[in-house]
Amino acid sequence: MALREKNKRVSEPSDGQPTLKTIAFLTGLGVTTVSRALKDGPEIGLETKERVRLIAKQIGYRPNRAGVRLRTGKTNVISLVLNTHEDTRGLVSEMVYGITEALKDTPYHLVITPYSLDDPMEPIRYIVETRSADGVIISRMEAYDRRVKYLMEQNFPFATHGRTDMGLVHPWHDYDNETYARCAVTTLAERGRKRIALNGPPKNLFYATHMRAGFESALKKIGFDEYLWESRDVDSPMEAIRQLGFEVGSRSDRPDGVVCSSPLSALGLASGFELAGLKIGTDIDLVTKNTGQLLTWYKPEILTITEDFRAAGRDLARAVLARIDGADPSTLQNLVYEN
Amino acid sequence: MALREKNKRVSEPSDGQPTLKTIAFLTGLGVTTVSRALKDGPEIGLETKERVRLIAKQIGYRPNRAGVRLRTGKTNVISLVLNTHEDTRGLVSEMVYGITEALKDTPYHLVITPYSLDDPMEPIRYIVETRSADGVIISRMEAYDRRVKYLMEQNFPFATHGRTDMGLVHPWHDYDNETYARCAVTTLAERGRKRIALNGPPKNLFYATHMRAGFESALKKIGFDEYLWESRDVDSPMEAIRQLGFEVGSRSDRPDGVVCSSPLSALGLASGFELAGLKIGTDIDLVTKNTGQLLTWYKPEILTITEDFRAAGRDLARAVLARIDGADPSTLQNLVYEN
DNA sequence: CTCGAAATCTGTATCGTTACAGAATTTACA
DNA sequence: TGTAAATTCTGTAACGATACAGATTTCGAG
Repeated sequence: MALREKNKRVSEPSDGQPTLKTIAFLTGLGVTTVSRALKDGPEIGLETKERVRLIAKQIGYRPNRAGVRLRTGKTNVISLVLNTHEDTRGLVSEMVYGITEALKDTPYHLVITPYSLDDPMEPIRYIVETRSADGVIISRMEAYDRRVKYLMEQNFPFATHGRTDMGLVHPWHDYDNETYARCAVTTLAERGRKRIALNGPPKNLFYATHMRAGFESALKKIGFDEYLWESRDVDSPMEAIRQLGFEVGSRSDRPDGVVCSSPLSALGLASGFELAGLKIGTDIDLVTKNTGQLLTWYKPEILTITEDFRAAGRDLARAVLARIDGADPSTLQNLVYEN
Repeated sequence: MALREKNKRVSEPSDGQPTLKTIAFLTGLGVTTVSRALKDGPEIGLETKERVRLIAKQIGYRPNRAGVRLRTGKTNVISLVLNTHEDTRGLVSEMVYGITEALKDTPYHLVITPYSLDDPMEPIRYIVETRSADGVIISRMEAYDRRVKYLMEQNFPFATHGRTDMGLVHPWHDYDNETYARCAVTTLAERGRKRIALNGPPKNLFYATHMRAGFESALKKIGFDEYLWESRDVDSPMEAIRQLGFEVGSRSDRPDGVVCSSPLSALGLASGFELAGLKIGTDIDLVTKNTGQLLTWYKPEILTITEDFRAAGRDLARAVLARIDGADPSTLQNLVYEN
């Protein structure tokens, strides 16, 4: 009772969103006390804490993000850094949804930060320099990736979709492309295919190496030692991939089985093969990663192995959050292969 | 010169990101003056402005978002409110990319705010109450949409992907589904199809009405007055749509032409029709909207009309920004149909 | 009954920015 | 030359939160 009299500085708050001041006024406590009570600080009495929490809930108090951010530097933002040129056909949506799922029931917001392939470092530098996020998620990893080097140097929390070859320990999530390629080859071999080719990812991306390794090891194991390595990659325009399919399909020494690295390239190749008069599933088999059920429904002749981008998003977001909370990065590395 | 001596309050700034204080120290001006100079205020001398701008550029000054936000309430954030359950297969990515394109070279960031279909109002209320964005973009519009009512009442800047039937003037961008359906019917009729059916969007979404209107008017115009209206909508699971295709395709009075409202539903139906022994392009024709070139490559038998989601994103973002700047909402309504 | 430690609370300063009111200087004109 | 007006700059306070250093009360030990 006496407290309320004493507390002269906390005046009647104006309307609008309630602040700490509002609660301080209603409880007769100091603003500092309220702040600490809400974050369960050790110096606050139990009874007081409960009173503050009750009122806070009643009036629907939500901490002002700008206030927190200005004072503490904590943004409560996770940034997903995306290349807006790549034609991902839904992979990105699924990943975004996965991230938002992991961010649900946390104070974190998801910000999309775009970049052009011309300068992948630009958005990273911007985020780190202006501290506009507490952590970032990046993709399209290269064997030697400048972004990773920079983020490590700056000690800025991040997680990568895919790995690098730099020997640096940081959080990542990766699809096991080596196992994928091995299984794909095995599947084709079991169907009697003898001349198996690989349509690899862009060579600058490190997972191209994994996929090739899996491809080669599987070929060796089953006794095939000849194969085609096609230089056209997944990111080429559809027309180019189709053209490739037509050319390769027209050769006398054409492959009778192809391991693809994306649904789109599989589609393009299939289209080209058909143009060359081949029948998918009879003259030639294709295996590809599938992100939805699109291919399954549409062209069951193309064999598919599932890659779950929503789960990847969830995992990446969880990893960044854990890293922000100081978790050991070596525990935040996840290589997945669902089948 | 005398100024630099007089200005005692502005002390040597610490390292880290430069602030107004840094510039004030370097120029010998007051913090207020620097602030106003940078925003080209009327009370600042030309020479001073140029000096401030030069230094600001040299040291790479960037306004602290939290500071601005706390003081002015301006967040420099646009929120895209998304339902994470819908299976959009890339539509969302394209739209996101479009938005980021429009936001490039502005101080705005894009935040993704998810919601579940259980409670579409929840994220809207959150954003408005906490002022966590300067404007929002929403989609999946219904004829009577509570979100629009609320946002209008709160006078909160927003733009909608799709229209409502509430007679309220606000910014929107919509694909002309009426024209689409009309053209689709015409195309089918020109190919000699007589029994034309519509596989409509979910009935609760207002554009289902537009599509049906276009469908009916085109049928009347060309003298057909019988048609099928299938109740299964685009958002049904693929399996259900496929099943529908199988059932409908097996009837003796089956349609010989179908207007679809999404590439996915077209795919499902086509699969079902084929299951029923029909040959697409011969026994039956399908027309659908296409968001990429996926269908074009893959199943040229399905006729497609393009809907550009990236352009929609660009347009919506531009509309919100204009609305934030006080533009007349009646000038920010855009009905598009590219063909 | 006194003293110090523990428990619990408080005010002040600060983060970076801008609104506001006012101060200093220059210019214009009688 | 004197004075009002325009021009150009200034400091202070505030947005909402938290770190920090202190203030007050309670309580046990001597």
